Amino acid sequence: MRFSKLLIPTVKEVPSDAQLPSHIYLLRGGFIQNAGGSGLYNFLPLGKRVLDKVRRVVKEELDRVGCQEVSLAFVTPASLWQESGRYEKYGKELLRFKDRKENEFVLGPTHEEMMVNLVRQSVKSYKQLPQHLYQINWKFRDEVRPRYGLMRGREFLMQDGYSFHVDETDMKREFALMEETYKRIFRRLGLDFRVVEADSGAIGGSGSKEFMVLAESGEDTLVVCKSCDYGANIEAAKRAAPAYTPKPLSQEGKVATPGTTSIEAVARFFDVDATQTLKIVAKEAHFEGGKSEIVLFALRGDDALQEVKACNAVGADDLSDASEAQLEALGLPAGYLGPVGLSDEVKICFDEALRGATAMVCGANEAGYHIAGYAVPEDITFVDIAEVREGDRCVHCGAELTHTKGIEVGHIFQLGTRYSEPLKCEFLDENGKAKPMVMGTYGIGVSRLLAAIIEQHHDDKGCIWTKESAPFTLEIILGDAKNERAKEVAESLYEVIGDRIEVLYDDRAKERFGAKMKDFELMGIPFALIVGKGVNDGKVELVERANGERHYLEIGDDLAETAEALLATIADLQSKRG
RNA sequence: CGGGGUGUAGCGCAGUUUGGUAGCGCGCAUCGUUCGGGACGAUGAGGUCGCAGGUUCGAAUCCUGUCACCCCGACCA
Repeated sequence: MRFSKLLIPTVKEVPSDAQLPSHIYLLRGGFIQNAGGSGLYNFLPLGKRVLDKVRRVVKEELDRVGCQEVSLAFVTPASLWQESGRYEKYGKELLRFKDRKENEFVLGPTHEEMMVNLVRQSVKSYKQLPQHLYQINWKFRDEVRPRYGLMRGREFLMQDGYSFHVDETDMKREFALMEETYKRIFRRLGLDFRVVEADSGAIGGSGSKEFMVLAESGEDTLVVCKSCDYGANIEAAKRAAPAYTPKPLSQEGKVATPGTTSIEAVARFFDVDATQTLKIVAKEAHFEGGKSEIVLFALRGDDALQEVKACNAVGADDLSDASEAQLEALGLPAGYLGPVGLSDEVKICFDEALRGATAMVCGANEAGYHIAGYAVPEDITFVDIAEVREGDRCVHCGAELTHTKGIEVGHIFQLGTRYSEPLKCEFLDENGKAKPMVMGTYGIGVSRLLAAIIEQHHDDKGCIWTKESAPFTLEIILGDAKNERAKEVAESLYEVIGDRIEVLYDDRAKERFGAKMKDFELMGIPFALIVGKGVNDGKVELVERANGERHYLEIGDDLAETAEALLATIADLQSKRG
């Protein structure tokens, strides 16, 4: 395509509110444009091309393993969401509205309900299973805080797939297949990523895995093992039981400890390590239906509460800090909370790390007092609610765990019958017995991938698109439009290879060489062919965007031959770089 | 929702303290000179100063309200 005919509004300056390289370069390179509202973007011709490239990779890999593309209604009747119980639960992110007849609708943020509805109407027999249907469509989530351009928009392109099975075993087979398929997709896009264990969140279900593109700017914290391939979102990370070696206490029983309301102060007072203390984190847990209660979480003194884990442990939707007044109402003195002498009304959860701990120091539930020599009871239930720290040990191999940042670009879930049961999505088995289908669900943030690719592939000059994501493979740069010979060569080469590979021909007469090079670097097209001064010596120059390397090609008498040599060189370099 | 910040030309900003003709850079248009790393000169187009109300002879500037956007914390592809 000719640059002179395309709308590619590259700019030197960007709004100062753009922070991340991906946001800055997507705006500057003329890929996207803010649509006038927070988290809403228009895709300009160049951005749309990249989006389509990425989308195609996703579609090809899914189709290859037998998934079927469909397109569901974007506007979803609220009644479906009421049936699944998510209408109440999903909260304000769900955009709700009414039509002219006062019927209620939602703008689909995800489509479990709609897809289940589709399948329950048309699939009745085990003979029709399994089925895997997906779509690549725009989603709207009224995010609390959209940010970072395409990274977290309110409107975003998502691939969402749903599989339906006769039993758990078959669903798990599909789950494993999708894990492999997603890996292929992200590999093809040239991403450095990690598959990690994850929390299932609002979607529900049991096992889930996230695909994380490793990047400093990532919004998620990952726990990864330095030795084996274990990785998990910090919200779901496990660790081996930390070592516990208490030292003898100089005092036992109830001890007056005025002014020691922090773990640090308590440890100093008793001259023990923080590991030998027990701390209580008090939270107000909010449950479905608006109920809430105060819950105490008992952790080892050196650990921190992981709120997502804690939520799951008590089955709450959300946790907030408990106020001192709320604690007092239950007779609990802030700063001296402990696991002893609690009334039956107060719920308490013990973290795994406390299992078998003895000779601990904990609050006495009396202001100004601690208990020394507390032994954690053995007949209680322990739950995993502590945040895994760097330096903790891997549950699989015992090696050291470390933290890293990641961008979530994919998430796969083993749903089970979370939706098929309430929505009565059933089939008849061999015995004519009705059973709920067992489901899996799989999602990729397609528009977010553009941002993730740039986060991993850019330099101080602009984008560096990977082979399969690039809007064009080659840009032909006509150095000086007044140079007749150069123009002739550029035009001819463009004509010859224009339908063999994707070429952007920068034929602009009003821009000079420097500006064209800057635009090339900003747009991040993998190769540029400079047709300029060199033609006088019978040469053109092929530049690689990623490393700046230049390769000189002779212009033969037959430009068709030159074109072939050019294509061969590009193919060669592409295979060399992977 | 809590805390912080910003709204002035398509983009980036100054002007607001101390009320008095709305400015600069980029970009855009025309002409000329340039032409291998974001050229130069000349001329020109483009703004109800986020919105509403108030104070005043007079408001971008002061007051009140309101909206939007951005950044830091609780959610998600």
